[in-house]
Amino acid sequence: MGEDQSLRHDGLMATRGASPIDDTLRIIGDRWSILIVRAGLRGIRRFDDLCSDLGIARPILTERLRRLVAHGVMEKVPYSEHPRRYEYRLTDAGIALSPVLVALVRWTEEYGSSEATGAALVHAPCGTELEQAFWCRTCGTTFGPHAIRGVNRDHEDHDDIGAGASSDTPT
Amino acid sequence: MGEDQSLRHDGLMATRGASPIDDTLRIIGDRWSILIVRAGLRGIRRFDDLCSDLGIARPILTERLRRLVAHGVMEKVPYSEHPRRYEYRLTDAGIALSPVLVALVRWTEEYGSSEATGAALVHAPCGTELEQAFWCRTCGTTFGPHAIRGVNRDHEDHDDIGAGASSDTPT
DNA sequence: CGGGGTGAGTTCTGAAACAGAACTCAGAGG
DNA sequence: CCTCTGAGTTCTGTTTCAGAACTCACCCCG
Repeated sequence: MGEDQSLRHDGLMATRGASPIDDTLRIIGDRWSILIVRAGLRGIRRFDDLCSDLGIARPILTERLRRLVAHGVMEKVPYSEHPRRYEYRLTDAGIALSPVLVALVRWTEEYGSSEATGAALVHAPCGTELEQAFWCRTCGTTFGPHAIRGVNRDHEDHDDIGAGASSDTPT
Repeated sequence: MGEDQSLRHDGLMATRGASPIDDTLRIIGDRWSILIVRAGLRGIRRFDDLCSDLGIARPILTERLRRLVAHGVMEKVPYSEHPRRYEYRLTDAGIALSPVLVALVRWTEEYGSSEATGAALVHAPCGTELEQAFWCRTCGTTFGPHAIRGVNRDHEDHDDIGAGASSDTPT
């Protein structure tokens, strides 16, 4: 079998290998980076605060921050001149990772070992705990994971994910 | 500063440390687990297929699958009796990870280094590429990450995430 | 009935990532 | 001068990762 006769539109979810998110996982696909982003979303910006809040070892934090900065997820800005001190804050790209985080938190709430947690993140205007949903702009509806299908034009491999029970407006 | 005077309701997004999703990240917080789940969503279920599709080393795949099974994300079911063969398929908990994946894919599309990719996953009924949104059941609206606020009753530390530009019905 | 193929692993390597404690270095601040 | 704070580096080990080769059971083929 040809190994790569079908790499034309790589990047598709349905392509063969790890393609599309593999690079992304190289950036944030370790146990710490996402937690650092989460801390950033919570307003923690200084090295030592991150360090003690997360319980991460300092050399690793250094390295992770460097990587996140290099990939445009965070930026290093000085907050004091005379004792030259820097803090790390999320860029727009970093903030845009919040769906990942929210998805993770919500999964943890539902399937995590310990019965986790009350509210995590809320809708700013009204304070309600938020839900996460998929949205179809054509239909104008939200729906759950069972209504998702992967597309794969390489092999005839696309198949439905769930049992077909598509629940609208996620509970 | 007291180190742990405020651990009462841990599990909150806003608590101090890594609490709520830390356990979850211990399960799927490496570079492979999520890709394995993605492969599962695409219908790949056999050891060797996973192995060659992902380009993962076999011992690691063994270990990852064991862990995912142990935590109820996948299950190992025999598909052949006489040459006793097993395949791995996602449980409901595993399927429920798709929001994480979708979030990751969409982030990659927008901020990933290589201009990645057309459609990734589609709304099964109509075939439209899906979007992801936060949903407020009180307001009945969807919104983007800028309208999220973290809550933290420990310190007065809650703060808004974005510049305040809350965009409804995500573009 | 013996060879080859397949599927699902294990057993070696050696390289990289991780964790933790201790150390540097510069600038306050008393 | 001594000490403290913030932001790191350097030094140890321990775990995890990656890759190639190897096992083991069973089936199919001639």
